[in-house]
Amino acid sequence: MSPETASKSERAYAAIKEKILGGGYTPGYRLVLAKLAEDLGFSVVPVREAVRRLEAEGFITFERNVGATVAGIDPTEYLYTMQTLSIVEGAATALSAPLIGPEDIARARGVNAAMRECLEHFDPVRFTALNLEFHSVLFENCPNPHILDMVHRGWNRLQALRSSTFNYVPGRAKESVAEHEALLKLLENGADADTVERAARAHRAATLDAYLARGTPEQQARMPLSPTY
Amino acid sequence: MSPETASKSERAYAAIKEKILGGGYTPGYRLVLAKLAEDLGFSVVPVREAVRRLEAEGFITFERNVGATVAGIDPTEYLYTMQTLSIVEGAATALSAPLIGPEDIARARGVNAAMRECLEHFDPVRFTALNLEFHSVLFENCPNPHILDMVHRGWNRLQALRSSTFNYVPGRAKESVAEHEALLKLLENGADADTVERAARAHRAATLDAYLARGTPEQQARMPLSPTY
DNA sequence: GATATGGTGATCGTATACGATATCGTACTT
DNA sequence: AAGTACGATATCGTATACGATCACCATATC
Repeated sequence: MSPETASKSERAYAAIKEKILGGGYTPGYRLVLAKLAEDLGFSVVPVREAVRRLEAEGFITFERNVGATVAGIDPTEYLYTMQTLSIVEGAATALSAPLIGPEDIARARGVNAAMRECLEHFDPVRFTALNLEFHSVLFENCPNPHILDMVHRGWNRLQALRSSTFNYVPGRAKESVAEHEALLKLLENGADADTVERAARAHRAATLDAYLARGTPEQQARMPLSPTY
Repeated sequence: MSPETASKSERAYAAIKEKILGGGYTPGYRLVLAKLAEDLGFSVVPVREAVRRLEAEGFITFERNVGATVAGIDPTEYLYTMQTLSIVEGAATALSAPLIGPEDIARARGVNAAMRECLEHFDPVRFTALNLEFHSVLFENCPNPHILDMVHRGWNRLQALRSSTFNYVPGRAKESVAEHEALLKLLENGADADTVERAARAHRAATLDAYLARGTPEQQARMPLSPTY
Protein backbone atom coordinates (compact mmCIF):
# COMPACT_ATOMS: atom_id res chain seq x y z
CA MET A 1 0.00 0.00 0.00
CA SER A 2 1.33 3.33 -1.03
CA PRO A 3 1.39 6.20 1.46
CA GLU A 4 -1.60 7.71 -0.31
CA THR A 5 -4.02 6.41 -2.85
CA ALA A 6 -3.74 9.47 -5.07
CA SER A 7 -1.00 9.88 -7.62
CA LYS A 8 1.91 12.17 -6.84
CA SER A 9 0.81 14.44 -9.60
CA GLU A 10 -2.55 14.95 -7.92
CA ARG A 11 -1.05 15.33 -4.49
CA ALA A 12 1.29 17.96 -5.83
CA TYR A 13 -1.65 19.73 -7.43
CA ALA A 14 -3.62 19.71 -4.21
CA ALA A 15 -0.67 20.82 -2.11
CA ILE A 16 0.28 23.75 -4.30
CA LYS A 17 -3.30 24.85 -4.75
CA GLU A 18 -3.81 24.67 -1.03
CA LYS A 19 -0.84 26.91 -0.43
CA ILE A 20 -2.03 29.44 -2.97
CA LEU A 21 -5.58 29.54 -1.64
CA GLY A 22 -4.36 29.69 1.93
CA GLY A 23 -2.03 32.56 1.23
CA GLY A 24 1.15 30.55 1.67
CA TYR A 25 2.20 31.49 -1.82
CA THR A 26 1.26 35.11 -2.42
CA PRO A 27 0.64 36.57 -5.88
CA GLY A 28 3.81 37.21 -7.77
CA TYR A 29 5.64 34.50 -5.86
CA ARG A 30 8.04 32.68 -8.09
CA LEU A 31 7.43 28.94 -8.32
CA VAL A 32 10.51 26.99 -9.33
CA LEU A 33 9.77 23.44 -10.38
CA ALA A 34 12.92 21.96 -8.92
CA LYS A 35 12.36 23.65 -5.60
CA LEU A 36 8.72 22.62 -5.41
CA ALA A 37 9.72 19.06 -6.22
CA GLU A 38 12.32 19.03 -3.49
CA ASP A 39 9.93 20.46 -0.93
CA LEU A 40 7.30 17.87 -1.75
CA GLY A 41 9.80 15.04 -2.00
CA PHE A 42 8.68 14.23 -5.53
CA SER A 43 10.38 14.38 -8.88
CA VAL A 44 9.85 17.35 -11.14
CA VAL A 45 7.65 15.51 -13.64
CA PRO A 46 4.48 15.19 -11.54
CA VAL A 47 5.10 18.66 -10.13
CA ARG A 48 5.31 20.04 -13.61
CA GLU A 49 2.01 18.40 -14.48
CA ALA A 50 0.40 19.92 -11.41
CA VAL A 51 1.72 23.36 -12.30
CA ARG A 52 0.40 23.17 -15.84
CA ARG A 53 -2.98 22.18 -14.53
CA LEU A 54 -3.02 25.06 -12.09
CA GLU A 55 -2.07 27.30 -14.97
CA ALA A 56 -5.01 26.07 -17.02
CA GLU A 57 -7.29 26.88 -14.11
CA GLY A 58 -5.89 30.36 -13.80
CA PHE A 59 -4.14 30.10 -10.46
CA ILE A 60 -0.68 30.66 -11.82
CA THR A 61 0.90 32.01 -14.95
CA PHE A 62 3.52 30.07 -16.78
CA GLU A 63 5.95 31.33 -19.36
CA ARG A 64 7.94 29.04 -21.53
CA ASN A 65 11.56 28.61 -20.55
CA VAL A 66 11.03 31.16 -17.83
CA GLY A 67 8.91 29.71 -15.14
CA ALA A 68 5.77 29.98 -13.10
CA THR A 69 4.50 32.69 -10.79
CA VAL A 70 1.39 32.85 -8.68
CA ALA A 71 -1.24 34.65 -10.73
CA GLY A 72 -1.38 38.37 -10.47
CA ILE A 73 -4.56 39.69 -8.98
CA ASP A 74 -5.50 43.13 -10.07
CA PRO A 75 -8.95 44.61 -9.52
CA THR A 76 -9.81 43.94 -13.13
CA GLU A 77 -9.25 40.26 -12.63
CA TYR A 78 -11.53 40.35 -9.62
CA LEU A 79 -14.20 42.04 -11.71
CA TYR A 80 -13.88 39.49 -14.50
CA THR A 81 -14.30 36.66 -12.06
CA MET A 82 -17.26 38.20 -10.30
CA GLN A 83 -18.99 38.92 -13.55
CA THR A 84 -18.41 35.42 -14.83
CA LEU A 85 -19.69 33.98 -11.59
CA SER A 86 -22.78 36.12 -11.66
CA ILE A 87 -23.63 34.55 -14.98
CA VAL A 88 -22.77 30.91 -14.43
CA GLU A 89 -23.85 30.81 -10.80
CA GLY A 90 -27.11 32.47 -11.72
CA ALA A 91 -27.72 29.80 -14.31
CA ALA A 92 -26.66 26.99 -11.99
CA THR A 93 -28.99 28.21 -9.26
CA ALA A 94 -31.87 28.52 -11.68
CA LEU A 95 -31.29 25.00 -12.96
CA SER A 96 -31.00 23.69 -9.40
CA ALA A 97 -34.16 25.40 -8.22
CA PRO A 98 -36.67 22.72 -9.21
CA LEU A 99 -34.55 20.08 -7.50
CA ILE A 100 -34.15 21.88 -4.20
CA GLY A 101 -36.29 20.37 -1.46
CA PRO A 102 -37.53 21.69 1.88
CA GLU A 103 -34.62 20.05 3.72
CA ASP A 104 -32.16 21.93 1.51
CA ILE A 105 -33.95 25.17 2.24
CA ALA A 106 -33.89 24.43 5.95
CA ARG A 107 -30.19 23.71 5.87
CA ALA A 108 -29.45 26.88 3.94
CA ARG A 109 -31.52 28.87 6.36
CA GLY A 110 -29.51 27.43 9.24
CA VAL A 111 -26.29 28.43 7.53
CA ASN A 112 -27.62 31.90 6.96
CA ALA A 113 -28.51 32.19 10.64
CA ALA A 114 -24.94 31.28 11.51
CA MET A 115 -23.77 33.98 9.14
CA ARG A 116 -25.93 36.48 10.96
CA GLU A 117 -24.17 35.52 14.16
CA CYS A 118 -20.82 36.03 12.52
CA LEU A 119 -21.85 39.59 11.84
CA GLU A 120 -22.35 40.24 15.53
CA HIS A 121 -19.12 38.62 16.62
CA PHE A 122 -17.32 40.08 13.62
CA ASP A 123 -15.89 36.84 12.24
CA PRO A 124 -15.32 37.50 8.54
CA VAL A 125 -13.31 34.34 8.00
CA ARG A 126 -16.10 32.06 9.16
CA PHE A 127 -18.59 34.30 7.38
CA THR A 128 -16.83 33.68 4.09
CA ALA A 129 -16.74 29.93 4.63
CA LEU A 130 -20.43 29.85 5.50
CA ASN A 131 -21.19 31.96 2.47
CA LEU A 132 -19.78 29.27 0.22
CA GLU A 133 -21.74 26.63 2.09
CA PHE A 134 -24.94 28.61 1.67
CA HIS A 135 -24.54 29.03 -2.05
CA SER A 136 -23.43 25.43 -2.45
CA VAL A 137 -26.83 24.33 -1.24
CA LEU A 138 -28.37 26.46 -3.93
CA PHE A 139 -26.32 25.41 -6.92
CA GLU A 140 -24.98 21.92 -6.15
CA ASN A 141 -28.10 20.27 -7.53
CA CYS A 142 -27.46 21.76 -10.94
CA PRO A 143 -27.76 18.78 -13.30
CA ASN A 144 -25.42 20.20 -15.93
CA PRO A 145 -21.88 19.20 -14.94
CA HIS A 146 -20.21 21.72 -17.21
CA ILE A 147 -22.00 24.62 -15.62
CA LEU A 148 -21.34 23.28 -12.15
CA ASP A 149 -17.67 22.96 -12.98
CA MET A 150 -17.51 26.57 -14.10
CA VAL A 151 -19.12 27.66 -10.86
CA HIS A 152 -16.56 25.74 -8.84
CA ARG A 153 -13.73 27.28 -10.78
CA GLY A 154 -15.13 30.71 -10.17
CA TRP A 155 -15.37 30.20 -6.43
CA ASN A 156 -11.86 28.81 -6.29
CA ARG A 157 -10.53 31.74 -8.18
CA LEU A 158 -12.40 34.11 -5.96
CA GLN A 159 -10.89 32.51 -2.91
CA ALA A 160 -7.43 32.93 -4.36
CA LEU A 161 -8.10 36.56 -5.20
CA ARG A 162 -9.85 37.48 -2.02
CA SER A 163 -7.08 36.44 0.31
CA SER A 164 -4.99 39.28 -1.00
CA THR A 165 -7.16 41.88 -2.65
CA PHE A 166 -10.57 41.79 -1.15
CA ASN A 167 -11.23 44.10 1.67
CA TYR A 168 -14.24 43.44 3.75
CA VAL A 169 -16.82 46.06 2.76
CA PRO A 170 -18.49 47.10 6.03
CA GLY A 171 -22.16 47.45 5.27
CA ARG A 172 -22.31 44.84 2.57
CA ALA A 173 -22.32 41.65 4.66
CA LYS A 174 -25.55 42.54 6.37
CA GLU A 175 -27.30 43.22 3.09
CA SER A 176 -25.96 39.95 1.79
CA VAL A 177 -27.60 37.98 4.56
CA ALA A 178 -30.91 39.69 3.85
CA GLU A 179 -30.64 38.88 0.17
CA HIS A 180 -30.00 35.27 1.07
CA GLU A 181 -33.27 35.12 2.91
CA ALA A 182 -35.05 36.66 -0.05
CA LEU A 183 -33.52 34.03 -2.32
CA LEU A 184 -34.75 31.26 -0.05
CA LYS A 185 -38.24 32.70 -0.11
CA LEU A 186 -38.22 32.65 -3.90
CA LEU A 187 -37.17 29.01 -3.92
CA GLU A 188 -39.75 28.05 -1.32
CA ASN A 189 -42.52 29.64 -3.36
CA GLY A 190 -41.40 27.80 -6.47
CA ALA A 191 -40.48 30.89 -8.41
CA ASP A 192 -39.81 30.31 -12.08
CA ALA A 193 -36.26 29.77 -13.24
CA ASP A 194 -35.95 33.17 -14.85
CA THR A 195 -36.81 34.97 -11.63
CA VAL A 196 -34.38 32.84 -9.62
CA GLU A 197 -31.63 33.50 -12.11
CA ARG A 198 -32.15 37.22 -11.97
CA ALA A 199 -32.14 37.24 -8.19
CA ALA A 200 -28.96 35.16 -7.98
CA ARG A 201 -27.25 37.41 -10.49
CA ALA A 202 -28.37 40.54 -8.75
CA HIS A 203 -27.07 39.21 -5.45
CA ARG A 204 -23.58 38.83 -6.80
CA ALA A 205 -23.75 42.04 -8.76
CA ALA A 206 -24.61 43.87 -5.57
CA THR A 207 -21.47 42.56 -3.92
CA LEU A 208 -19.45 43.73 -6.85
CA ASP A 209 -21.12 47.11 -6.79
CA ALA A 210 -20.28 47.50 -3.14
CA TYR A 211 -16.67 46.70 -3.88
CA LEU A 212 -16.51 49.16 -6.75
CA ALA A 213 -18.21 51.93 -4.79
CA ARG A 214 -15.45 51.55 -2.24
CA GLY A 215 -12.79 52.81 -4.64
CA THR A 216 -12.12 56.30 -5.84
CA PRO A 217 -14.10 57.53 -8.82
CA GLU A 218 -11.05 57.31 -11.02
CA GLN A 219 -10.55 53.68 -10.09
CA GLN A 220 -14.15 53.01 -10.96
CA ALA A 221 -13.70 54.70 -14.30
CA ARG A 222 -10.93 52.29 -15.16
CA MET A 223 -13.24 49.33 -14.74
CA PRO A 224 -13.93 48.23 -18.30
CA LEU A 225 -17.18 46.42 -17.62
CA SER A 226 -20.56 47.17 -16.27
CA PRO A 227 -20.91 44.79 -13.36
CA THR A 228 -24.44 43.78 -14.23
CA TYR A 229 -27.06 44.44 -16.77
CA MET B 1 16.57 27.00 -35.50
CA SER B 2 14.12 24.41 -34.45
CA PRO B 3 11.69 22.98 -36.99
CA GLU B 4 8.86 24.89 -35.33
CA THR B 5 8.74 27.67 -32.83
CA ALA B 6 6.16 25.95 -30.66
CA SER B 7 7.10 23.40 -28.06
CA LYS B 8 6.58 19.73 -28.81
CA SER B 9 4.00 19.60 -26.09
CA GLU B 10 1.92 22.22 -27.85
CA ARG B 11 2.41 20.72 -31.24
CA ALA B 12 1.26 17.37 -29.90
CA TYR B 13 -1.76 19.06 -28.38
CA ALA B 14 -2.67 20.73 -31.63
CA ALA B 15 -2.11 17.60 -33.69
CA ILE B 16 -4.23 15.34 -31.51
CA LYS B 17 -6.98 17.90 -31.14
CA GLU B 18 -7.01 18.39 -34.87
CA LYS B 19 -7.45 14.69 -35.44
CA ILE B 20 -10.30 14.49 -32.93
CA LEU B 21 -12.13 17.49 -34.34
CA GLY B 22 -11.59 16.33 -37.88
CA GLY B 23 -12.90 12.88 -37.17
CA GLY B 24 -9.56 11.13 -37.53
CA TYR B 25 -9.93 9.78 -34.02
CA THR B 26 -13.53 8.78 -33.49
CA PRO B 27 -15.18 8.62 -30.07
CA GLY B 28 -14.17 5.58 -28.10
CA TYR B 29 -10.86 5.34 -29.95
CA ARG B 30 -8.13 4.18 -27.65
CA LEU B 31 -5.22 6.59 -27.40
CA VAL B 32 -2.01 4.91 -26.30
CA LEU B 33 0.66 7.35 -25.22
CA ALA B 34 3.54 5.36 -26.61
CA LYS B 35 1.86 4.95 -29.96
CA LEU B 36 0.95 8.62 -30.21
CA ALA B 37 4.51 9.53 -29.32
CA GLU B 38 5.90 7.26 -32.01
CA ASP B 39 3.51 8.58 -34.64
CA LEU B 40 4.44 12.17 -33.85
CA GLY B 41 8.12 11.42 -33.50
CA PHE B 42 8.19 12.83 -29.99
CA SER B 43 8.85 11.31 -26.62
CA VAL B 44 5.95 10.33 -24.39
CA VAL B 45 6.40 13.18 -21.92
CA PRO B 46 5.14 16.05 -24.07
CA VAL B 47 2.49 13.78 -25.52
CA ARG B 48 1.31 12.96 -22.06
CA GLU B 49 1.07 16.64 -21.24
CA ALA B 50 -0.99 17.23 -24.36
CA VAL B 51 -3.31 14.38 -23.49
CA ARG B 52 -3.90 15.66 -19.98
CA ARG B 53 -4.69 19.06 -21.34
CA LEU B 54 -7.17 17.64 -23.80
CA GLU B 55 -8.70 15.72 -20.95
CA ALA B 56 -9.14 18.91 -18.94
CA GLU B 57 -10.92 20.43 -21.89
CA GLY B 58 -13.24 17.48 -22.22
CA PHE B 59 -12.07 16.06 -25.53
CA ILE B 60 -10.84 12.79 -24.09
CA THR B 61 -11.28 10.78 -20.95
CA PHE B 62 -8.32 9.51 -19.03
CA GLU B 63 -8.24 6.81 -16.41
CA ARG B 64 -5.28 6.27 -14.20
CA ASN B 65 -3.11 3.31 -15.09
CA VAL B 66 -5.55 2.45 -17.83
CA GLY B 67 -5.30 4.99 -20.57
CA ALA B 68 -7.07 7.54 -22.67
CA THR B 69 -9.98 7.28 -25.04
CA VAL B 70 -11.63 9.88 -27.22
CA ALA B 71 -14.54 11.26 -25.25
CA GLY B 72 -17.85 9.52 -25.60
CA ILE B 73 -20.55 11.59 -27.12
CA ASP B 74 -24.02 10.68 -26.06
CA PRO B 75 -27.03 12.92 -26.66
CA THR B 76 -26.94 14.03 -23.04
CA GLU B 77 -23.47 15.41 -23.51
CA TYR B 78 -24.64 17.30 -26.55
CA LEU B 79 -27.47 18.76 -24.51
CA TYR B 80 -25.14 19.79 -21.69
CA THR B 81 -22.87 21.56 -24.12
CA MET B 82 -25.68 23.33 -25.94
CA GLN B 83 -27.23 24.48 -22.71
CA THR B 84 -23.91 25.75 -21.41
CA LEU B 85 -23.27 27.55 -24.65
CA SER B 86 -26.68 29.16 -24.63
CA ILE B 87 -25.78 30.70 -21.30
CA VAL B 88 -22.21 31.79 -21.83
CA GLU B 89 -22.62 32.75 -25.46
CA GLY B 90 -25.71 34.73 -24.60
CA ALA B 91 -23.73 36.62 -21.99
CA ALA B 92 -20.74 37.09 -24.29
CA THR B 93 -22.93 38.47 -27.04
CA ALA B 94 -24.67 40.83 -24.65
CA LEU B 95 -21.35 42.10 -23.34
CA SER B 96 -20.04 42.50 -26.87
CA ALA B 97 -23.09 44.36 -28.12
CA PRO B 98 -22.05 47.89 -27.12
CA LEU B 99 -18.69 47.37 -28.82
CA ILE B 100 -20.00 46.09 -32.12
CA GLY B 101 -19.74 48.67 -34.87
CA PRO B 102 -21.44 49.05 -38.22
CA GLU B 103 -18.56 47.38 -40.01
CA ASP B 104 -18.97 44.31 -37.79
CA ILE B 105 -22.67 44.22 -38.56
CA ALA B 106 -21.95 44.50 -42.25
CA ARG B 107 -19.48 41.67 -42.12
CA ALA B 108 -21.86 39.45 -40.22
CA ARG B 109 -24.60 40.24 -42.69
CA GLY B 110 -22.32 39.20 -45.53
CA VAL B 111 -21.57 35.92 -43.79
CA ASN B 112 -25.25 35.34 -43.26
CA ALA B 113 -25.91 35.94 -46.95
CA ALA B 114 -23.32 33.32 -47.79
CA MET B 115 -25.10 30.95 -45.40
CA ARG B 116 -28.31 31.56 -47.25
CA GLU B 117 -26.59 30.52 -50.44
CA CYS B 118 -25.36 27.36 -48.77
CA LEU B 119 -28.96 26.48 -48.12
CA GLU B 120 -29.75 26.56 -51.80
CA HIS B 121 -26.72 24.57 -52.87
CA PHE B 122 -27.08 22.29 -49.86
CA ASP B 123 -23.60 22.69 -48.46
CA PRO B 124 -23.91 21.88 -44.72
CA VAL B 125 -20.17 21.74 -44.16
CA ARG B 126 -19.59 25.29 -45.33
CA PHE B 127 -22.79 26.33 -43.60
CA THR B 128 -21.41 25.14 -40.27
CA ALA B 129 -18.12 26.94 -40.80
CA LEU B 130 -19.88 30.17 -41.70
CA ASN B 131 -22.13 29.79 -38.71
CA LEU B 132 -19.11 29.93 -36.42
CA GLU B 133 -17.81 32.94 -38.30
CA PHE B 134 -21.11 34.72 -37.91
CA HIS B 135 -21.32 34.18 -34.21
CA SER B 136 -17.66 35.02 -33.76
CA VAL B 137 -18.40 38.51 -35.02
CA LEU B 138 -21.06 38.79 -32.35
CA PHE B 139 -19.14 37.56 -29.34
CA GLU B 140 -15.45 38.16 -30.06
CA ASN B 141 -15.61 41.69 -28.70
CA CYS B 142 -16.61 40.41 -25.29
CA PRO B 143 -14.21 42.18 -22.92
CA ASN B 144 -14.31 39.46 -20.27
CA PRO B 145 -11.64 36.90 -21.21
CA HIS B 146 -13.01 34.21 -18.94
CA ILE B 147 -16.40 34.27 -20.58
CA LEU B 148 -14.85 34.36 -24.02
CA ASP B 149 -12.75 31.35 -23.15
CA MET B 150 -15.81 29.41 -22.05
CA VAL B 151 -17.51 30.23 -25.33
CA HIS B 152 -14.54 28.99 -27.31
CA ARG B 153 -14.46 25.77 -25.35
CA GLY B 154 -18.14 25.25 -25.99
CA TRP B 155 -17.75 25.69 -29.73
CA ASN B 156 -14.78 23.36 -29.81
CA ARG B 157 -16.68 20.75 -27.93
CA LEU B 158 -19.64 21.14 -30.20
CA GLN B 159 -17.44 20.62 -33.21
CA ALA B 160 -16.10 17.41 -31.71
CA LEU B 161 -19.58 16.18 -30.90
CA ARG B 162 -21.19 17.21 -34.13
CA SER B 163 -18.84 15.31 -36.39
CA SER B 164 -20.27 12.08 -35.05
CA THR B 165 -23.66 12.69 -33.49
CA PHE B 166 -25.26 15.68 -35.04
CA ASN B 167 -27.61 15.09 -37.89
CA TYR B 168 -28.54 18.00 -40.00
CA VAL B 169 -32.11 18.91 -39.02
CA PRO B 170 -33.83 19.82 -42.30
CA GLY B 171 -35.98 22.84 -41.60
CA ARG B 172 -33.81 24.29 -38.88
CA ALA B 173 -31.05 25.87 -40.95
CA LYS B 174 -33.44 28.20 -42.72
CA GLU B 175 -34.92 29.40 -39.45
CA SER B 176 -31.43 29.89 -38.12
CA VAL B 177 -30.52 32.29 -40.90
CA ALA B 178 -33.69 34.29 -40.25
CA GLU B 179 -32.87 34.49 -36.54
CA HIS B 180 -29.42 35.75 -37.42
CA GLU B 181 -30.92 38.65 -39.29
CA ALA B 182 -33.18 39.41 -36.35
CA LEU B 183 -30.16 39.42 -34.06
CA LEU B 184 -28.37 41.87 -36.31
CA LYS B 185 -31.38 44.18 -36.30
CA LEU B 186 -31.35 44.20 -32.53
CA LEU B 187 -27.68 45.11 -32.47
CA GLU B 188 -28.13 47.82 -35.07
CA ASN B 189 -30.90 49.41 -33.07
CA GLY B 190 -28.80 49.41 -29.95
CA ALA B 191 -31.02 47.06 -28.02
CA ASP B 192 -30.24 46.80 -24.33
CA ALA B 193 -27.98 44.00 -23.13
CA ASP B 194 -30.78 42.03 -21.56
CA THR B 195 -32.72 41.85 -24.80
CA VAL B 196 -29.66 40.81 -26.76
CA GLU B 197 -28.87 38.12 -24.25
CA ARG B 198 -32.34 36.69 -24.43
CA ALA B 199 -32.30 36.65 -28.20
CA ALA B 200 -28.91 34.95 -28.36
CA ARG B 201 -30.02 32.37 -25.85
CA ALA B 202 -33.27 31.73 -27.62
CA HIS B 203 -31.43 31.26 -30.89
CA ARG B 204 -29.35 28.45 -29.51
CA ALA B 205 -32.24 26.99 -27.55
CA ALA B 206 -34.22 26.79 -30.77
CA THR B 207 -31.48 24.73 -32.39
CA LEU B 208 -31.50 22.41 -29.43
CA ASP B 209 -35.27 22.15 -29.53
CA ALA B 210 -35.16 21.20 -33.18
CA TYR B 211 -32.64 18.50 -32.37
CA LEU B 212 -34.73 17.14 -29.52
CA ALA B 213 -37.96 17.22 -31.51
CA ARG B 214 -36.23 14.99 -34.03
CA GLY B 215 -36.02 12.09 -31.59
CA THR B 216 -38.70 9.75 -30.40
CA PRO B 217 -40.81 10.89 -27.45
CA GLU B 218 -39.08 8.38 -25.20
CA GLN B 219 -35.68 9.77 -26.10
CA GLN B 220 -36.92 13.22 -25.27
CA ALA B 221 -38.19 12.01 -21.93
CA ARG B 222 -34.74 10.81 -21.01
CA MET B 223 -33.36 14.30 -21.43
CA PRO B 224 -32.82 15.48 -17.88
CA LEU B 225 -32.86 19.18 -18.59
CA SER B 226 -35.20 21.69 -20.01
CA PRO B 227 -33.31 23.17 -22.92
CA THR B 228 -34.22 26.73 -22.11
CA TYR B 229 -36.12 28.72 -19.58
C1' DG C 1 26.50 58.23 -20.68
C1' DA C 2 23.82 55.21 -23.45
C1' DT C 3 23.55 51.32 -26.16
C1' DA C 4 25.14 47.06 -28.16
C1' DT C 5 27.29 42.55 -27.34
C1' DG C 6 28.97 38.56 -25.32
C1' DG C 7 29.32 35.33 -21.41
C1' DT C 8 27.34 32.90 -17.48
C1' DG C 9 23.99 30.80 -14.66
C1' DA C 10 19.44 29.47 -13.60
C1' DT C 11 15.51 27.15 -15.22
C1' DC C 12 12.75 24.84 -18.26
C1' DG C 13 11.94 21.06 -22.13
C1' DT C 14 12.50 16.49 -23.52
C1' DA C 15 14.43 11.81 -23.80
C1' DT C 16 15.24 7.56 -21.80
C1' DA C 17 14.78 4.02 -18.24
C1' DC C 18 12.52 1.54 -14.91
C1' DG C 19 8.98 0.54 -11.51
C1' DA C 20 3.86 0.25 -10.49
C1' DT C 21 -0.67 -1.02 -11.71
C1' DA C 22 -4.61 -2.80 -14.18
C1' DT C 23 -6.31 -5.99 -17.54
C1' DC C 24 -6.80 -10.27 -19.66
C1' DG C 25 -6.04 -15.02 -20.47
C1' DT C 26 -5.24 -19.51 -18.50
C1' DA C 27 -5.15 -23.11 -15.39
C1' DC C 28 -6.87 -24.98 -11.47
C1' DT C 29 -10.39 -26.02 -8.08
C1' DT C 30 -15.07 -27.06 -6.62
C1' DA D 1 -19.45 -26.09 -15.96
C1' DA D 2 -18.64 -22.11 -13.25
C1' DG D 3 -15.89 -19.55 -10.49
C1' DT D 4 -11.51 -18.21 -8.60
C1' DA D 5 -6.57 -17.59 -8.28
C1' DC D 6 -2.63 -16.52 -10.54
C1' DG D 7 0.67 -15.02 -13.85
C1' DA D 8 1.88 -12.61 -18.33
C1' DT D 9 1.52 -8.45 -20.83
C1' DA D 10 0.39 -3.94 -21.94
C1' DT D 11 0.28 0.59 -20.37
C1' DC D 12 0.75 4.15 -17.32
C1' DG D 13 3.56 6.76 -13.47
C1' DT D 14 7.77 8.63 -11.96
C1' DA D 15 12.77 9.29 -11.57
C1' DT D 16 16.90 10.74 -13.47
C1' DA D 17 19.85 12.90 -16.96
C1' DC D 18 21.00 16.08 -20.29
C1' DG D 19 20.26 19.49 -23.80
C1' DA D 20 17.89 24.00 -24.98
C1' DT D 21 16.50 28.49 -23.94
C1' DC D 22 16.14 32.69 -21.68
C1' DA D 23 17.34 36.44 -18.28
C1' DC D 24 20.85 38.85 -16.24
C1' DC D 25 25.10 41.25 -15.94
C1' DA D 26 29.61 42.63 -17.12
C1' DT D 27 32.13 44.67 -20.64
C1' DA D 28 33.15 47.14 -24.71
C1' DT D 29 32.09 50.51 -28.08
C1' DC D 30 30.10 54.69 -29.98
